[in-house]
Amino acid sequence: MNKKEKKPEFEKYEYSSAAVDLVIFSIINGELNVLLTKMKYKPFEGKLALPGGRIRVHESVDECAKREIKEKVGVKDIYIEQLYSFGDVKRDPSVRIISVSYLALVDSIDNIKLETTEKYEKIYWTPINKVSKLAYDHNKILKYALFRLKSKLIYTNIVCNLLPKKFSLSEMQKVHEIILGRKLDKRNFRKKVLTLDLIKEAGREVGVPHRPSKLYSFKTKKLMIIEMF
Amino acid sequence: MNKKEKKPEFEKYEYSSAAVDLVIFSIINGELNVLLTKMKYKPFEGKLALPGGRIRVHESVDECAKREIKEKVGVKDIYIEQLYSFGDVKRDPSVRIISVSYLALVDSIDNIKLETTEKYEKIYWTPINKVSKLAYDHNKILKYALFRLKSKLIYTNIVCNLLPKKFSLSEMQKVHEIILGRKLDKRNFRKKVLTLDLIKEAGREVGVPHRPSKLYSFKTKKLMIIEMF
DNA sequence: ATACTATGTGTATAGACAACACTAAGTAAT
DNA sequence: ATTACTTAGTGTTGTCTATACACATAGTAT
Repeated sequence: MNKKEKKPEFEKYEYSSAAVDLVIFSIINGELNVLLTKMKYKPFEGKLALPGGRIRVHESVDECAKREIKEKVGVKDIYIEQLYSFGDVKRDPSVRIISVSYLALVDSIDNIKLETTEKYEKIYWTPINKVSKLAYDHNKILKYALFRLKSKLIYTNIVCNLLPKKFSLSEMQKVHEIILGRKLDKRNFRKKVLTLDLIKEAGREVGVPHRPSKLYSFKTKKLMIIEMF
Repeated sequence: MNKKEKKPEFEKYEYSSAAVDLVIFSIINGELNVLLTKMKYKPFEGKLALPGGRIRVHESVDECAKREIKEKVGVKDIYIEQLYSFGDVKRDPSVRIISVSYLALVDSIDNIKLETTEKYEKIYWTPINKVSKLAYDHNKILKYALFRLKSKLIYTNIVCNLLPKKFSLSEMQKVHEIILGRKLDKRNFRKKVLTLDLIKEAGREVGVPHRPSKLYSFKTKKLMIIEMF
């Protein structure tokens, strides 16, 4: 089965290639953070960018995204979701490359050691509202990722990927407030969350200098479509 | 500025290429139809598939989708929206290629003449529920497109792209019912649509053997996020 | 014992959604 | 002109959901 013979138009034009870019979020010190890299090479030498890399011929797009995450943050089994493909001709000034972007969520940065690679000089967490001009079209990608995260926070249980195994309702509410950027009513929040029947009790907080909160855990971390806030 | 010099990892692996696949819907004779092509070449010779083609190096992904639509149905300025990128390694058995899928909507097939191209033997509209096994992973793509269309029907004004310039509320309701696959209550439908303030009156129907309906048109065809049904 | 701090709880109001059946306005046939 | 036929067009009620809002509780620290 010869390609040229079967699909004669294939050699008429020059075609484009694809890469994956990752928007990895985590809540750190009460702020939403995104993982950024400092680039080593031109045309964006010294600039900040989302981590990413080209899709190899033997791996699926999803596998590529997972491999990149493994390489950068050393963990697997974190939440990951494809966002959108950005394909402007000049988005990378040096080569024609289409970016398939992914959203990933990390619940805690405790077990994570950031790895630089040959391509990147440094890699670090940056609070969302301190992100300035990024390389390529990465501001656009980040903006879209944030939009998606906000949306899904409202109509799914995606927040479970940003919380530790056991958490209080106050913690959960705080994550919502950080991402949505607005205060929520405590009583209404609790009422809603409890009627959704997604979480179960998991003991009590200890050693805090105030009334200890009940702890909860998610019954499942599988993504569910549910009206939230 | 030499690529090899700046991005040394580029030549270590073999990389993948990208194409666009189109899910073009239209309502024909009270049914939702999708545009399918019969393929000329192996490995899917004679099989039905979604129309599509590889992304050229000088065009953006969106431009590629628009070009493909222009080539196949001869119209531009129709609704088009990127869906998802499908990137399994073996989705095309003959080459490694990532598919960026698009949803497109055609309001009327009157001004459309379908064009075959070198790659396709035939191209025709097929009612959604008569679609059987397609080439590649195109059943998956079609299923996702249908899901997206149903979702957006509920929370946006996307239906305006499936209706003629002037339409009655009954016609509009029928389009909703066809796509959602269930009956809607006439009074509730009208109440909701009219309170949304998206449409304006545009005369009356003439020459029908029953009470003529009021006609309406959309104030704007720009996509708006709005709770519908 | 008192101060401090975050937890935890109920009610009332307004708006949205769902269920439901009959009259109105035109054409066609007699 | 009357009648039959066909689709258009119209309101009300009950239920559920979202929102707004304030005070008592259970711990630790002094």
